[in-house]
Amino acid sequence: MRQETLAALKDKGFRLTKIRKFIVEIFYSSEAVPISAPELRTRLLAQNVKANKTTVYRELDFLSDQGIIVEINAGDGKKRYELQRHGHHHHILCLRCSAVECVTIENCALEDQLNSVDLKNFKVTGHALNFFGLCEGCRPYTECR
Amino acid sequence: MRQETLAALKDKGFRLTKIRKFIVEIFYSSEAVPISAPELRTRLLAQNVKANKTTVYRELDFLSDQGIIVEINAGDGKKRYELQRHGHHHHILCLRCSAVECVTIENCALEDQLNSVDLKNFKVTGHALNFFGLCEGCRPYTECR
DNA sequence: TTGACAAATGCAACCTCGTTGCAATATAAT
DNA sequence: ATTATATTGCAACGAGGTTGCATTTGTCAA
Repeated sequence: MRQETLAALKDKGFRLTKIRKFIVEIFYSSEAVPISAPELRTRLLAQNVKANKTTVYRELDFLSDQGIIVEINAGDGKKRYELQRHGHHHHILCLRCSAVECVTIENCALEDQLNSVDLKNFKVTGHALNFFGLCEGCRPYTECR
Repeated sequence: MRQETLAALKDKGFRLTKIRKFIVEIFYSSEAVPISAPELRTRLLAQNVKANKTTVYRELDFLSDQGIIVEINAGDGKKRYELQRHGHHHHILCLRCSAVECVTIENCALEDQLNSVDLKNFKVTGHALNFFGLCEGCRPYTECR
């Protein structure tokens, strides 16, 4: 999969730079866990890949434009991204450690009911359903930090 | 209502300062429209009340601690607040002008189904359902700005 | 009415996340 | 190897938000 993605980019005339290849690899190896720009930078550094923050933000924009990743909103203020190929799902945010994971709700009735309806004179074009709670590691704690 | 709220604060030993009284008044007169810290500051200025941004943030924290307002998440990165007495509802965000309003969904099945269930080993304590779209004024436009 | 004490405020400095313009570098086709 | 331009790094900036500390200001009791 990664290879096809990279090959497709090359076909379109874009370059397969070291940073770009690492970033694509990171997204493919982080299936159910969306990644923020700062996190991505940290992950690159962990692999000894130094990338300026500007570059990271631009690469996220680029991969979004190319339809490879999509921006998701997990309910805290931070933008996160995940591979575009995910099916419809939602996200859950740990209120203590800010970990985010993808979750799928069986029989999520919402989708059919709510798209493209009128609410308060708004033309509704989409929605997001986010869950909040405590992840496995943070369950013992009551307080957020 | 505003008067009871203020009296209750005074009873607890807190002071009824000019800024605090104006802020409480603003929240009471902005029923269905959540307010962000910068917006609140602007509204104060519009009434010739100068408040340092630190003060505004601290007052929002204070009123949250006192259970008078609650922080809501409208799906963009910004924290907004609204009076706590609102019943259960959701929020809709205009993708063009960032206006936010409260909306109530009839027969919102979500609540009963989803609170306090286990998802991905998370202890789920809450959720947020946000809608995105174009408000009345922005309907004519397709592009976000 | 006036102190006095603590609550509230302002200020400056700082942080994170994110963006922009421009110069320097590196990919990839020739 | 050369070249065009895609990509990167750097510096500077901006919004939103936080912190420590000194100053001001409600409030209450004398």
